[in-house]
Amino acid sequence: MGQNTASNHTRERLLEKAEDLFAQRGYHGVSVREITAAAKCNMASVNYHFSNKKNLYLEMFRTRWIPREKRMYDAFLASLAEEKAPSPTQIITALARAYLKGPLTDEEYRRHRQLIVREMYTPTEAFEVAADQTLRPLFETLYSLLKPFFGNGLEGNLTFDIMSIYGIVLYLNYSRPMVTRITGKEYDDTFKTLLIDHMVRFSMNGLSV
Amino acid sequence: MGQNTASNHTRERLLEKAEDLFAQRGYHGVSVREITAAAKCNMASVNYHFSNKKNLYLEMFRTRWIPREKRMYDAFLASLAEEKAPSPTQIITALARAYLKGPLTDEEYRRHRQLIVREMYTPTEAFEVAADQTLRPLFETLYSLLKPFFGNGLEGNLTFDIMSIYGIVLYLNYSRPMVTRITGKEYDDTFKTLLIDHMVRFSMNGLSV
DNA sequence: TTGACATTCAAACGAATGTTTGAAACATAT
DNA sequence: ATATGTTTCAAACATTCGTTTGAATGTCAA
Repeated sequence: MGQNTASNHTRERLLEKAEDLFAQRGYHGVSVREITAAAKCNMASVNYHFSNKKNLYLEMFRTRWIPREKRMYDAFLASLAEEKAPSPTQIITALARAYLKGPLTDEEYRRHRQLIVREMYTPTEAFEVAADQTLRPLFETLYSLLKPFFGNGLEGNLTFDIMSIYGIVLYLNYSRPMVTRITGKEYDDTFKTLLIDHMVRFSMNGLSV
Repeated sequence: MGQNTASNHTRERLLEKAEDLFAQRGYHGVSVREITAAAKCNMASVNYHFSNKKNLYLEMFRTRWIPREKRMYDAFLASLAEEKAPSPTQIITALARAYLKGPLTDEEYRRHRQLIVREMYTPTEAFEVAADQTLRPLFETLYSLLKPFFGNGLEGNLTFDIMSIYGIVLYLNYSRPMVTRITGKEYDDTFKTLLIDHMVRFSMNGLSV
């Protein structure tokens, strides 16, 4: 019933194109006609496979965004497991590697962050799922990892520090149009590498250790 | 022709409500009917005063967002003029005061940052105006102010530093839903003050001076 | 091949969108 | 008071939206 063995290609194409378009222009900025046109299938396919547009969006978040975020989280843990007692520098570096230079393509990273930032600004049901299943666990892991390096009475700062670090990661995204317009330079690979190095340094120096 | 002496109240109410709604849910997320209902006027008023919806959005950006950003920029310059040779700490503090504790209400700050972040993610004509008239001048001012404190060969970092600092200011906004969901705490005044202090410290430590 | 089910499709549906219309209400100067 | 120009309004406009329909096509076991 629904997705059988073969030829659920349409369903997958819909999820793929929906993610791309939703990330670029948001839920209200994209029509079902656009999505189905991009997926080269009939308009009714959305309602057949996902019953409605809203559920297509949620299903995309559940089956694509969440697993991808978990992959990065696992990559972060794996990278960290190589050290017995990781220092704050090693922790931040592992985080930056996993979330900026991890197993995804640049295009996937861009989509991934655009989707969650949109959710942060206008939260829907998807944000609750994302926060509970991926964001909170990551924050709690970082908190317990970094807490030993904080003196008493500084734990309060740690929450802000972690959130700001995550904020800088997200910031890599919306810096793109600003970079080209403010500095006049192009947002190329060299620029991106510099930006990542900067992020690690900026985060490390910002910690209240 | 258009706005005469008295009773352009409708026009102002439209701009006011349009800004509020556009900031909350974005251009496509708000209908003309909603805006005119909030402004307690007829639907045709939008087309009478602004010819169409898109132009209402642009006019709101031109007549409300840009002047407000310029007010903050002027407050920053005025606060800085009190010092003869401001240190990096004084520069960042002046920036934080002007852009976080300046002449606007909390509600105005929220709207203001939401609008520009939306533009950064899905730029329209409004972003070009904002970047050219306000963002770039601010960046250039910060750059020339901070440059003397940077050693040779570090000027490249300075661009990233400034952009990250501005990013943290913007981050105050989308941290709100995350704060309440990740930490469980409320986003009250105490929390906001802590967040601002953190931002100054975080930015200062992050500079490559 | 037949029959039962899954999937795709063109077409149409009702509701919502931005916009236009033309008359009514208001303002102001002569 | 009248005339002129401005602003508001209810109603309708054309278009687009998400969704539904019912027939056509594809799939595959019996």
